[in-house]
Amino acid sequence: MVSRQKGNTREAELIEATLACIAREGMRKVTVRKIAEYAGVTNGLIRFYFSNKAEIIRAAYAKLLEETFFHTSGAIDDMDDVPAAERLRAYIVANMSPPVVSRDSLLLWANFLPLTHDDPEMANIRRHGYLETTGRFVPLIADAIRAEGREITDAETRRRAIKVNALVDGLWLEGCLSPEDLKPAELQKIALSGASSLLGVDLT
Amino acid sequence: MVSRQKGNTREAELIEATLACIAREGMRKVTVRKIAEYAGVTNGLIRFYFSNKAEIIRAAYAKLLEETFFHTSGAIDDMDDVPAAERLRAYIVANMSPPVVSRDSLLLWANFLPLTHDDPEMANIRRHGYLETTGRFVPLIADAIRAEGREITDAETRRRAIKVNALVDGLWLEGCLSPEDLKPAELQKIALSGASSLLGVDLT
DNA sequence: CATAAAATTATGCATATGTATAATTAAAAC
DNA sequence: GTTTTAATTATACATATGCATAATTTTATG
Repeated sequence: MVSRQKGNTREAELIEATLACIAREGMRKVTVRKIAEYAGVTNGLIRFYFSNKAEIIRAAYAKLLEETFFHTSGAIDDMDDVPAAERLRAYIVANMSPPVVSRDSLLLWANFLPLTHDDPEMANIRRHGYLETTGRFVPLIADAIRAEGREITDAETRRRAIKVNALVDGLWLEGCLSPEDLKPAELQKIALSGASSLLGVDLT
Repeated sequence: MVSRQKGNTREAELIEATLACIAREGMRKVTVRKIAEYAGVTNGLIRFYFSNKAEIIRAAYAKLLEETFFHTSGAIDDMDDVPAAERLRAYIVANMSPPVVSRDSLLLWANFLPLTHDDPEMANIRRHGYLETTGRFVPLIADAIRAEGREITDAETRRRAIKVNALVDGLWLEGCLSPEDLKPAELQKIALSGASSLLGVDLT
């Protein structure tokens, strides 16, 4: 028998194992037995920490979004004193760096997405995570433009944010899918130069 | 018993049923019995047209990519005499219109993606489809810029194409995920205005 | 050290699933 | 109109799977 651990650690290990299993095998091949195998544990244990399979999948999804939030928003947490353009720049770079940009990241995203369309709880986890991530662009962009003394309406800010967000999402896709063609360094350059064009603000 | 049909029609029906089943239920809930049910047929029949489940899934994926190609590249097929900027504009608009932009489209894409990472044949289908779709931006952009008398290197053209492609992909994501917030008409305006900024060519 | 509580394994069960094959029905050929 | 052939259904089977529960082992408590 595997050595015992206090509840919290083992639970986190099972969630990690779930993410690894989904990324490597795909959601359709994920079984409670396989998750247990990834964690080096027997299958019955999962029922001790989670009341059913759906619940551990949900917990893994929430964990994934938290990780992403940690790596993106975390990059500008202590930058209140820094010029707005530099904060925006750092946020974009964080979005274009591992582990946000990685094969696993995209595979996990794709595997979870369909679940958010028939499980209302999964839909809530997604909504919450997306508001935290995507919503950050609006104030960053407004600040960066106004810091240059230019005026911009809320409606126009929203449209610019949609564009920059789309550029970053699209580059994220390409970067995850073709890591040989688009390494992080080039990805970051392209994102910053593209966002500069879209906003009329020099971020390079 | 359902009335008989010649091989080709029934086969196409089964493929359509597979796509509908994947979009509505998700890959993990797709079974040969459910596909048969969607097609109004009994399960044994699938084995008559496809040697196993993986094969009908592959056929459905190929069909999906063909449809997308038909709706995007098809929009500029007869535009050889038209100015380059207008061709690029039409191509972008096609990429920002239903059925390319739709919930089903994104759900199908997400459900298939993981399969392209462990089934080599699925990987080939994807590679083939992506070359046809994404690769079209490069010549369109080069033509549009040179039509204005401006010079541009191949390397720079590639970087611009990556940006425009990313913008379009990202807007596609947002448009599919939040059809209430971003209706096709606005999506097209944003895409054209964004691409104009990225290329320095007026497409609006 | 004995005992209770928590963590982990082992086992069982009902159902779902991919696949194989036999039986049946409808269309085609002659 | 009978026979052949193709299309479709029906049935069967071995295995995988989610879930439940009993048995066992480890840690904590007194």
